[in-house]
This record gives sequence, structure tokens and C-alpha cells, in this order.
Amino acid sequence: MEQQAKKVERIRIYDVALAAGVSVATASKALNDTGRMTAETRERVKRAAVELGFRPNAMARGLQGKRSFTIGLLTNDTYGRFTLPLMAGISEALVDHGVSVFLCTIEDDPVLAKIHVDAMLDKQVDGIIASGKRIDRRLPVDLSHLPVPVVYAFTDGPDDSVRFVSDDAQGSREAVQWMAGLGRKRIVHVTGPASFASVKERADAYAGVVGADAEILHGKWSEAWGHDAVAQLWAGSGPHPDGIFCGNDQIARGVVDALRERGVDVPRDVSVVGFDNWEIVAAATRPPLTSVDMNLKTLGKEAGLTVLAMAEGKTVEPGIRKLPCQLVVRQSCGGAEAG
Amino acid sequence: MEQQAKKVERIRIYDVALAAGVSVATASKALNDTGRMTAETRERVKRAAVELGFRPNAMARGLQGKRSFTIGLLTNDTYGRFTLPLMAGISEALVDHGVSVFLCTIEDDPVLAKIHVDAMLDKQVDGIIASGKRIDRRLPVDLSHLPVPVVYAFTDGPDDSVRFVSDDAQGSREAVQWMAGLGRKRIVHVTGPASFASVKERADAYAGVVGADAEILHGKWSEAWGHDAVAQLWAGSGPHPDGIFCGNDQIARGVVDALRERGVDVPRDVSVVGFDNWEIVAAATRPPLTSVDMNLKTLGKEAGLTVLAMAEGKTVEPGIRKLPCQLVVRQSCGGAEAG
DNA sequence: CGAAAATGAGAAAACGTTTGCGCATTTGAG
DNA sequence: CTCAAATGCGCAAACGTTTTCTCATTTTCG
Repeated sequence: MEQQAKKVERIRIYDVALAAGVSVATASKALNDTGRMTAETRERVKRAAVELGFRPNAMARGLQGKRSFTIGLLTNDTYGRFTLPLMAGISEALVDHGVSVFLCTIEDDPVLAKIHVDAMLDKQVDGIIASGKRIDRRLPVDLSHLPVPVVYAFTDGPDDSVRFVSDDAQGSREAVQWMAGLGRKRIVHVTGPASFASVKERADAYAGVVGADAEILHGKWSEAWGHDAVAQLWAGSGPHPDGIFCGNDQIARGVVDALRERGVDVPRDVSVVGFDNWEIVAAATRPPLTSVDMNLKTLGKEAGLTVLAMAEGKTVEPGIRKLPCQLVVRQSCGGAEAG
Repeated sequence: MEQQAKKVERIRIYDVALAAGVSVATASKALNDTGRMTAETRERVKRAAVELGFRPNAMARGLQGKRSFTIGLLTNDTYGRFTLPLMAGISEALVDHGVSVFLCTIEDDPVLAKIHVDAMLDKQVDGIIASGKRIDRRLPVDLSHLPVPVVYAFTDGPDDSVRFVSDDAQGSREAVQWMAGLGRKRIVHVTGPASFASVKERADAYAGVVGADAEILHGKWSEAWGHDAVAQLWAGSGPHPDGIFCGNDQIARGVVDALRERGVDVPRDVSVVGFDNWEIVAAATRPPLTSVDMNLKTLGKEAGLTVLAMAEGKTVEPGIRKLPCQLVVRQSCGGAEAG
């Protein structure tokens, strides 16, 4: 026996109209709650549709000039670290509206990007969400003169565009204040390369809280750098930090591991906070990391609803929308309720 | 200035026909390399299309009864660990054919699954790829009587379905043989819960290579379990293993960390191999893990091409297709070319 | 040179919806 | 009662392609 598409006849609105004893036009209007007709007629058509299991053909509907109930998500985040939570939020927000999402991963390849954007446009997407892995970099394609609305989520875009990003400054402040609230007096910041905008934003926020005592160490986004940073910090003879705010979870994990290897107890002697709340890293660290979550799912939800609103013709003010981060408390800081 | 969709007039085939001085019918045939006409005419039409930047409206084309150049990827792997590489492969294989992919994440929720499947069918997808995070579990939705072809990738499916999985047995054998080839005599296997089919397959393959000396420890899929397993293994007074084949990379990382903490040198004293080749874990381990890669991208590519072939009416034999795994050598075993 | 075959190209139908408009019929007001 | 307004519903066009059929013209062959 072979595997092949079975030709199941799909129910068309024509069949529904026939069953309900009305014209196709009336059936359409009944189902869409438009037009004029008796409540009884409308009801009868709807019942027939349900009974027959009618599902409108999205192609025909889309062709007719209205929406396609489809949007495109473009990203250069091949690994999906940032895009997947975003996607989850977008999808969750839009499934209620009957909208499906094309996911296109372009790996910083302008040619591939153009191909995918063109394919999306061919398919008449109602809008496009551009996304990435860095807030200060753009996708390798110009989306500014497309016939459909575009919003940018977790990636940079033109000045007159609609952009969604996380409020890293607020998240950072909460993280540092949390440690301060736990009695930490000497908090340092170990973070990524200074060339990243988010590094600067987080570092500035950190410095804003700790004031003149600020000490910022830049390195790679890796566990190894976390290790090295601890080595540096503990090399001097001066007082050691009692709180370390890290630029991401990988650095934080490196820091925690290095501290343990040195016999420094986390969180008793030193509090550590990460950034990203990357479950796989944060939860596997010993002890599990307290970390700043960027609420990417919520960000995706907002971006999805916004692009949809734009597709429906509503005007949206351009500009940057910062959505709050949230401190997720685990055990690397103390202060955990259970722990 | 406000952000809104600019109404850019899209070029229709009508415009191309006009520009080339032919009828719409001829234009269509020219562009699709069908029908009869002078080479010169065909060329003229094509040139006009390029000059005007004509892109066919996929909705109109799809409505016309042919393919929609769209497929759906359904997964319950919310985290994307397995689905994203798969997706990358699918996308890479199908972009050349002008096919776009709807990604739908359903979290073991049958209702959500049905909604997404229905949405896909409404949008006339040419086929569906079902995918998951476990090879021995099915998605919470019945895909067996759909009007479009379905293939299963990295998830279980009905007996008469087309399924793609990785050849874990072969991968496991290669891993164990690699350690044996490096002179390891006492290789144990630390893996996940016995209830997983992939655990059994990997364990059986391991046992097949090491023979009567097989020692298999089951636990969770976590770093913590890797730690505990080492504790167990080093607790006895008998000879310690000199090779540890782990059921996944997280366990392997736990094992390597525990060994280091115990002063056992990896890879000098003990070789460790992981499974999954999850970059983020494998590369961050000290030393980086040699690990079995399931080639999910290739798997996705195959699945994509297959579902496409089925959509084009080609018949495909049902059954399980096992694709080979590949040992990725890093430093946790010795034997790395660059050290 | 004449008839059959091959060739080049266009007209029109079809795909499944939505929607503007028109036409009866009913309702309401004076 | 009469006439205007409101109501209920259907006709047909439209969306942008592809495809079948037809027809005129050219080529081929005996």
C-alpha cells in the first residue's frame, strides 16, 4: 500500500449555500456577519456550514483582495535563542485571529534574505516582523519600501519604523538593586564586548545604581570569560566583590563555576545575577541562576498584534517601544523564597 | 509622519502581457515554459517580466487549483532544540522550489494542534511535516486522513506513514568504537530514562560493541545526573571506567565537570562522548565534548524534499528511513587532530 | 500545387470567495 | 390607501492566475 494524498472533496461555500437553500452571496454574508438578512437565515446558513464542516479557502479569500491571514517572521538568529520565544508569543497572539506565520531564517545572507522576502510578498503576507539576535544590528535587507507593514522586534530598524525591544536598563537596575537590597556592598559588572549596544545600556544602568564604585569588565559572551573575569577579580589583594552582575547567563555560569572552584560560596559569600534567563543555562548552573528575563514572548505578542493592526489599516506611531524585563529569582543570589 | 502600508501597485501578468504585446494567456505560458510559441516571443515576455519586476500572485496561482508552494511544520518541541535544525534543513531544501514554511508550535495541546492543522489546511498547504522532541511519542493530533501528504520527522507516526529518524544505533556504535580505537578498555554508558526508545536503541548498540562488560546507568537527562553517575562509578573500590559514553550532552557535561572536580583528567584518564552535539553545551564544556550529531538538518532536508515529491503526486513507500549520525570530534576523548 | 499536419497565439472558462448593486417585497408614515 | 423607506436576498463582477479549446497561418510532404 502506498502513501499518497487522498483526494477528499473539500466543502465549498457553494455546498453550504445549497444546503441552506440560499445563494452563494447570502451564504458568504451570513458567515461573515455582514449584509442584510433574517436572523433565521443567518442561523440556518451557519448551521449548515458547521454540519458540513465548511472551511473557507484562504487562497480564494485572499485573492479577493482582502487579507491573507498570514505574516512572515524574518530572522538571522539561526540558533533560535531569541527568535523562538518571540515566535511563540507571535503565534499565541495571532492564532486567535486565524493568522499563520511563515518563519524564514536568513543567515546574514542578503541574497537569501531577498529571496525569502520576495517569497513572502508573493504569498501576500499581511505583514512582516523582522527579528534578530542583536538589538543594534539590522537584517541584511531593506524592508523600508515594502507594500506591507513591517515591525522590528529585537533588531534594529530605520528611524521611522516601529520597533520593539526589551528595557534592558530597567532590567539591569532591578537586578543590581535586588543584590543591593540583599546587603551586597561591592557589586561589579562582568559583561560582553563593549561594541554591543545592549552591553552599553546594561552597563550604564548598572553604573547608575552603584555610582562611583562601578567596576565594569568587558570580554566575550562566554563561560570562559566568566572564569577569567573571576580570576582577574580575585587576583588583586584588595577587597573582593560580594555581588556580580553578569551580562548574560553564560558569563554568569562561568563566574559561578569559577567561584565554586575557588571555594567561594554562592550565594553565601557572593551573589550572582545573569541576564537572558536562558533556562538551559540558568537552571543547570549550581546553584541555579537568578537572571533577568527579557520577556521575549510578550514582546512577540505585542509585535504580532501591532503588525496585525497595521495590516488592518490602523496607523501606528513609529518609534521604539521598550517592554519591561523581569527578574527571575533562583538561588544564585540568596533571597529565594524556597531554596 | 505615520507608519502605514503604502499602496504600491503590484505588477500583474496583465501588465507584462501588455508590455510584451501578447495576450495574458501567452504571457502565462511563456513564463511557465509551457504552451507553444516562438522562442523570440517567449524571450520577449520574459524580458518584459524581468523589467517590470513581475512576481506572480501566489494566491491566484494557488487558487487556480495547483500547488500553494507552502508547507506546514508542526512540532511540540517548544524549546526548538530539535525542530530548529530540522527547520533549517527543510527551509534550505525547499527555498529553491519557492516553497515557504508555516511553523506551528503546539504544546501537547490537542485543541491547539487541531486549530493549527485546520489553519494550515485552510491555507491549502501542499503538505505537512510533523516533528517533535521524542522519537517514540506522537503529536496529540491525528494526521492520518488529511487531504494533503504528511511525513513524520523525529517523531512517531502511524505504521503506514513515511518517517525520518536518525540512526542512533549506528551513531552510538561509532562513538563507542571510537573510544575503543583510542585504547579505552572499560567503557560504561550513562544515559537517560529507560522509558525512552532512543535510550534503548543507544544502549543496545553500546552493549553490542562492548559485549559482556556492558554497564548501563539510567537516570535523568540532566547535568546533575551526570554528576551523580560519576559519584556512583567512583564509589566502588574496583577499577574505574576509562571511557564514558553519555546519552546526551547535558549528562556528558555533568560527567566531565564531576571528573574534573575529582581530579580525573579528561581526556587523559577518561574519554567522554556525548550525544546530540548541542553546540551550546558541547562547546562550553571543558574540554569541549566529542559528541554524536544526529544530522537533523539533513533529516529536515530529506523530509522536505519527500513531502514535496508526494505533493507532486509521486508515490513514496511508507516506512522508517534512518539517516546516519556523525561523530563530531572535539577534545573530550583525545584523538582530536588539533588539540 | 494541394491537402494534411504542425505551429503560434488568443478567447474564455475556471478556481472559491467577497461585495456592490439592483430588485422585489414588506413595513411604516401620513 | 398611497407612496416612500426599509428589508431580505440574489446576480454578477472582481481578484490574478492557469489551462483548454479554437482558429488562423505556416510548413511539410506526396
